[in-house]
Amino acid sequence: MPAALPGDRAAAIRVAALRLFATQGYRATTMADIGAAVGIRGPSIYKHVSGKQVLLAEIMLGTMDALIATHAEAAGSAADVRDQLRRAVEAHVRYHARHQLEAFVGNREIANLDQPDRDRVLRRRGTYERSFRKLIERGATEGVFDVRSARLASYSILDMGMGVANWFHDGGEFSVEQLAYQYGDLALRLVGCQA
Amino acid sequence: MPAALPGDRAAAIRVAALRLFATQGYRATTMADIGAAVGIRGPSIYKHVSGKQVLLAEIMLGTMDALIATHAEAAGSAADVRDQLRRAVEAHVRYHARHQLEAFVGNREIANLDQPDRDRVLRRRGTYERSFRKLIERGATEGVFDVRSARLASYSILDMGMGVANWFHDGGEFSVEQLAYQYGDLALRLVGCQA
DNA sequence: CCAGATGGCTAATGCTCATTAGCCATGACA
DNA sequence: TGTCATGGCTAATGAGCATTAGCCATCTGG
Repeated sequence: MPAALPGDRAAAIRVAALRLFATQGYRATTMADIGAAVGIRGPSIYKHVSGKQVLLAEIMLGTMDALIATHAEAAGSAADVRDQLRRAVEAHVRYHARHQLEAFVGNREIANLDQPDRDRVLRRRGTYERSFRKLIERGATEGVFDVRSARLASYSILDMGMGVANWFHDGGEFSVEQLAYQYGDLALRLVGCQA
Repeated sequence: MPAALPGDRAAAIRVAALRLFATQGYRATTMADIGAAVGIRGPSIYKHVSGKQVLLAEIMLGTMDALIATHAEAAGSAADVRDQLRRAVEAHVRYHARHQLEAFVGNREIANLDQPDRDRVLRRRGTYERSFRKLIERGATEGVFDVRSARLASYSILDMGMGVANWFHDGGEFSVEQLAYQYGDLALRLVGCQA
């Protein structure tokens, strides 16, 4: 077999693992399954990746880092708190529509992630949620939003957006951008912001 | 050992299985784990229950039936579409706060449910979502709601409520009833209904 | 042309488990 | 009191599976 691009196989393995973890679940996916998806046998995977658990850890940590990064960028790209919330929601929805599998696995397999990575992921998740809540609290303080509980509002907005990962598919009724925009609207309604 | 109440052990097994499936996942839970939780050995479970898979199937089918039943009752208890939606959302949230474990397992373990039960659960889920969507569409037709997409609104409302199962715990900031009421408000905001 | 690295492979190894078989004590009831 | 059902138990059974060991072909760089 030729060498091909270095890292090529390793990347293919990661992609296959993601797809299989998402469709079958982490524990139901065998190393042989992942190997078959890239045309090799199970044990050969160890020439590229150190084990099944690190495949999961990479997915879950990477997902949280990506979410936090896009949030920071989105919220930093506007001054008005309404725009900040809208852009943050759009980024959240875009991520869940474009990276459905990562989001799916990230939400479902926490119990299968060994420590200390599990706590790492949970901490990042908390950080992410709080950053939305702060935004909502600031909007409320400024009198732009009207919420009874910023925490409930932030949970609601996050959960709505995460749900997108469960049903979205390309070629459906809405494009990713249309979806992001509409969820931005819904979020602003939720926080009582008269558009 | 005395006979105790008939069905007592069987019920305890179901409860333990639910808790363990929720906290560890279906595949990570062994029959020995379930047995230990009720004070017997793994193989003894088979004197009461026919296998691990039926424990899962009962949870998942029962959850969907309960949701559909409470929805029908809630939506049938009012004439005005605003009240119908509010009550349906309240019932949805109440269920997810009071039956967190069922909801958690129901959402996470679909891939581990064997056919034909998996399709049965998915069909009921579709039925449940459509009943919310119809409500929203009717409200929109009557001019009471103002939504760009009834489907997005129904997904959003359902996902918000399902999220409650992930974080709610008794003795927290809100009681189940307070939560149900507030989510009712949020849902009405989402569908553009001026309270 | 050779030496080593790379990345396959098959064959262990050493678990973990659901489920079944077969045994036994107890309690109910004739 | 004897018989039978109930519901425990331990010991298989049989499968699945992550990971490791050890082998070999091919490519690369000298």
